[in-house]
Amino acid sequence: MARAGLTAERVTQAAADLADEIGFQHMTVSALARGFGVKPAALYSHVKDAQDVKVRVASLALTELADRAAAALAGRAGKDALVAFANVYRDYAKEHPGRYAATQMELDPETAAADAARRNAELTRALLRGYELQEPDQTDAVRMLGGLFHGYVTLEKAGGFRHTPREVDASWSRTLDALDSLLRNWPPA
Amino acid sequence: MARAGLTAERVTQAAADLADEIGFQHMTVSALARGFGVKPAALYSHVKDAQDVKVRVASLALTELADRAAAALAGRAGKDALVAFANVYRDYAKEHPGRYAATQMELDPETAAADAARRNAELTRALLRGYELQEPDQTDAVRMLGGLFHGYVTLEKAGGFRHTPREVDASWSRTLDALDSLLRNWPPA
DNA sequence: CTAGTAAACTTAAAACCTGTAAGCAAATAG
DNA sequence: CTATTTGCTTACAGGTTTTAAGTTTACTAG
Repeated sequence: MARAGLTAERVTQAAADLADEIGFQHMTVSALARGFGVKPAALYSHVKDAQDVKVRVASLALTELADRAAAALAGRAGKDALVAFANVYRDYAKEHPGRYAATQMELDPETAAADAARRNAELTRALLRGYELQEPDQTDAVRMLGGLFHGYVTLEKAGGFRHTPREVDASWSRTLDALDSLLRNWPPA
Repeated sequence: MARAGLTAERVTQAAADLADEIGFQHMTVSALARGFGVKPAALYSHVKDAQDVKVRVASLALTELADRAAAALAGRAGKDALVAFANVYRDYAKEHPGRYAATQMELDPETAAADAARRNAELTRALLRGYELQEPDQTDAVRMLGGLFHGYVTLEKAGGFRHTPREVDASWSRTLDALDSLLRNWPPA
């Protein structure tokens, strides 16, 4: 029988794609093996276990997100940057629901995945250069933005906004208006 | 053999407690059965399947959250109400991580669980009575608050803020200051 | 070119979880 | 006190995870 040519990278890619298709929760080692036309045990030479696959997908997703965010931020500042940055997260979550779900995993701080998460936080901090925030306000704002983007996108995806007729896109746009306004008028301690 | 006295309610309670102990993901029908000193099959007379148990836990959690939020809102207005309300969600997530994780499930809109989710949104709207927001700004603000609370709490719990020395409590407090300021100065369309 | 070895994959198997169906025992009703 | 419903067990079919051992494929070196 011809070999499938498995590597940790190809398994991770396939896992990410499969998660986008059928949901991160339903992405199993067995399903992955089926996709490669291979027995489940074959994957364990390339990947430690099921948890390892999930962490790798999380790392991949966080890296892709940081890459897109960095590109969006290039040459932009102020509200323009804020909107572009925020839309990267929202669009990514819609385009890659499985990958995005992976980013919600608890990652222990030693891993490459945690590094990728840190890179995203750094980019949020870079975004704030367009606003005149000093420490510790800057850190507070980074956390607020991170939480807001993540939470809004998650609730929207989970259908939490479906019960009100108002267009979700309009609310999103106005939320970004409000955020811009807030960052330009951050209350003093 | 003496009977265990199972009911859907007791199973749901046990499931919620078990989820808080070992994590929502690891809460299985088998583990529940062990807790009751009963064979797994016994549970299927009281509960449709594993998914059903999870949805029931989500519903329970959302109801408990709404109850606490309603109590926190009673007799308070403005920033006082905002802080109390926000802390309900943050404290609940810390106290009941498994239950809180359950609230992140995708709920189809027909169920009792979705009703409980709606009740939470209504309470957020009630909170905004202390600020002078007209529609559609009110709906936009409800969505923003829901997303922010949920996202902040989720990221904090997932360890997303651990890499910066700044106290998470301090950032939370300042985030609420900022939100109060924003709601009092909501930008015009 | 061929023998040896390392890597890739399969087979086999244990342990666990989900869910259905059939059977037995305990509570309840007439 | 019998009859029936209800609650739980047994039995089982099917699926996933993971380890260990065996086989085949591909590479490496003499």
